[in-house]
Amino acid sequence: MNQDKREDIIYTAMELIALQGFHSAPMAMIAEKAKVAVGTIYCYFRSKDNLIHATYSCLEERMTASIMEHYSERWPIPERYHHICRELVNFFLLMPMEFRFIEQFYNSPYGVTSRCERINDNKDIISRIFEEGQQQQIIKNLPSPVLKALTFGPLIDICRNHILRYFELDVPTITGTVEACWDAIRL
Amino acid sequence: MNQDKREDIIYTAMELIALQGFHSAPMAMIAEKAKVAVGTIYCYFRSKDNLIHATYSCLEERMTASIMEHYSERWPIPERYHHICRELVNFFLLMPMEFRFIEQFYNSPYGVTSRCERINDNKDIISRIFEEGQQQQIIKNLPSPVLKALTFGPLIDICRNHILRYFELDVPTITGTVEACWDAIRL
Amino acid sequence: MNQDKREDIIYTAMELIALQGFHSAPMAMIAEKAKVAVGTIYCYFRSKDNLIHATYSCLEERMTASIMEHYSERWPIPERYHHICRELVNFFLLMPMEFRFIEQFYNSPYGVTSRCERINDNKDIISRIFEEGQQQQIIKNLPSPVLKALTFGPLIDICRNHILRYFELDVPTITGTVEACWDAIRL
Amino acid sequence: MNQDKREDIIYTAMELIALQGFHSAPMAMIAEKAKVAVGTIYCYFRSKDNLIHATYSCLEERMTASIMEHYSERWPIPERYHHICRELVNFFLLMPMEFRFIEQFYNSPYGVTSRCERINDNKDIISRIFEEGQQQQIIKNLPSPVLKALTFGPLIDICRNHILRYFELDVPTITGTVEACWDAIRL
DNA sequence: GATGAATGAGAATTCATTCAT
DNA sequence: TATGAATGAATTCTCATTCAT
Repeated sequence: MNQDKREDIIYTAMELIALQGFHSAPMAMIAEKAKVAVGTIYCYFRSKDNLIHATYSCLEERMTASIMEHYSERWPIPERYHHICRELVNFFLLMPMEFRFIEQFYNSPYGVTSRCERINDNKDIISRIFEEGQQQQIIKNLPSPVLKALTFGPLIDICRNHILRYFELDVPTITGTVEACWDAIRL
Repeated sequence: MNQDKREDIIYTAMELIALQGFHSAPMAMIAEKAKVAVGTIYCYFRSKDNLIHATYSCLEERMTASIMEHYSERWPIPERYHHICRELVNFFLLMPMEFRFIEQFYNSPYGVTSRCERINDNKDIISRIFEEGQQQQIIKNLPSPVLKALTFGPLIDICRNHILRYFELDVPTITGTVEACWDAIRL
Repeated sequence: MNQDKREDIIYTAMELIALQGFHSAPMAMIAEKAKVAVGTIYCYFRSKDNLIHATYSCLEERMTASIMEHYSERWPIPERYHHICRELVNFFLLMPMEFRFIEQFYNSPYGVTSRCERINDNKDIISRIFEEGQQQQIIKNLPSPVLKALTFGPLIDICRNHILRYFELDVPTITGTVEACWDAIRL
Repeated sequence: MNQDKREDIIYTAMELIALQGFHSAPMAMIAEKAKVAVGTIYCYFRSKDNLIHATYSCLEERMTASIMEHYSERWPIPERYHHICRELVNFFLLMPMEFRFIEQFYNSPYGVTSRCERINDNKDIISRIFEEGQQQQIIKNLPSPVLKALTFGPLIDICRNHILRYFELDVPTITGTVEACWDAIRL
């Protein structure tokens, strides 16, 4: 098993799906762009579904790693919140293909489970921020999924608008948006 | 041409696509569920694309009508904002299929244009609320698309969570979320 | 039964088939262009096949009538031959749609029988010319179908070239071609 | 890619179309007769159109090769002309399916371009015969397309009559017809 | 007679997956 | 392991014909 080849396939699949959508990214095209034979993909992945899920897992890891870099749990709540928000937006703006893949993934039968898990996971970093913030009476006493909605809803929206060229983002606007998200959740 | 039959087809298409997605809602299945022949659909709609766009237009109209009922431009800004937000959530919670169709539509090649138009349209009611609010120095001086993101991002998120059964909404939570959205955009 | 309506339908069918071919001239389109309902066509013609055959018969009659006008069996053979040839070309050049319909008709399953009958019919005027010419030892002793081929083969070819704009015909060229056809069959 | 399989498909398509026409030769039937899966045809040809054009090209090549075998430009004009004519008729009588395919092809939207090119091509062998013959004052001073019509018009007509069993050809009749064609074009 | 909405069999094409090499 | 030709079910769309009004 050649790890590089596996990653080539994943990267190609991600890019193709990001740009064309699942049903316009046939296995034959992924194979061609990844410079392997169709059959080879099936050596590494059981099925197209499996390839897609593997692609998502891979992205999720990289996204988390990127956001958590330089992050410290010892910082005060607002600083931690702002850091996560800014890094999330930065990651997506630097990785537009990854963003578009994740969007497609979540809004498809494939992503239903993953999305649900993410929303209800209350051991992730953002959930811990909310919990501590509520204990310190800095953050509103709303359920974690709602606080996530108030945070990621707008952030993902503005990333999408920028990436799909609906609207041009600049740094002050990003800062303003993150600030507004904080206003939404803080007491 | 029978308007009822046309609406039957639209309704069936909407429901089927809402539940299964575009590519798992073949014309043959739509026809069967709507109790017409495949060819009949093509008497009313040029193509599957056309049917999908017509379905979206139909929903959009009904959604706007529903939200604008009992609305008055003479109310103060915060009241108008809260009304729109609450009615939007109400509409979606009462019409989960409609919600899921619109989600699929926007997150697909079909909806790109409609979505872009909606985001940059600054003559719609919500844009007027933002504009007046900014003149009255009640609302933050952020671009309209960002204010829309801060409003609809979280609202649509919690509706999705509820409808896809990721998370159970109740009235106080909805009220709290709308309040939080207002906190996000107000000065 | 309205004869005018019947002819409207035939004329529209002829024109549409001439320009688009049989399989791009659906009954619905013929009906629309002829300003009648689809069902109405079926009041006058049993089926599409029947309509097509009726259209051909109608054209054949008109073509024969046009060619035989001012024709006299008392003229000498060469004059009769030249007259028929010139009038045939004239008819087709004045009636390009009719020409194109007949071409399509003959080169399709519809026309097989009609074509065969025409070729083996030895009671038509041209066959009589050949027969008399052979008796007078002016015309080669070849079978009638071959003499027909030597006459109509080139004439129809040049009409087709002109009508499909492959090549521009002028009067001297037509005269030259008819003369050459006569050279082909004369002794 | 298997050349034999490609040729099997072409041959089957040619035969089926020759006998039934384009619209009665569905891909599924071609596949079945060629003993391959429908999808396999699409491994070798982009579309039905593409298959049809490929079939025509293949036939054209074989026809030219067959006619040009044993041909020499050093022969005198009449001998060259007679050779081409006789070989053309021989080819078609030996290859009736090929003849019927070409007929269908030319008399259809597919063949319009090919036909026009063939008629106006003046670098092919027959055009060179005409040109030299005119210089030597053996052949009438008519445009090349007309001389082609006077030659191929009758020859194709008699082949068609024979192949479609309208009329039975024999060797003296063929010879007589070729002779008559020469009489048509010679001075 | 006239209408035209409704029908559904049939056509071209796509694409995930398999399997012999 | 890697290959890529072959597969065929599934999909969209067309169109001659019918039949209730």
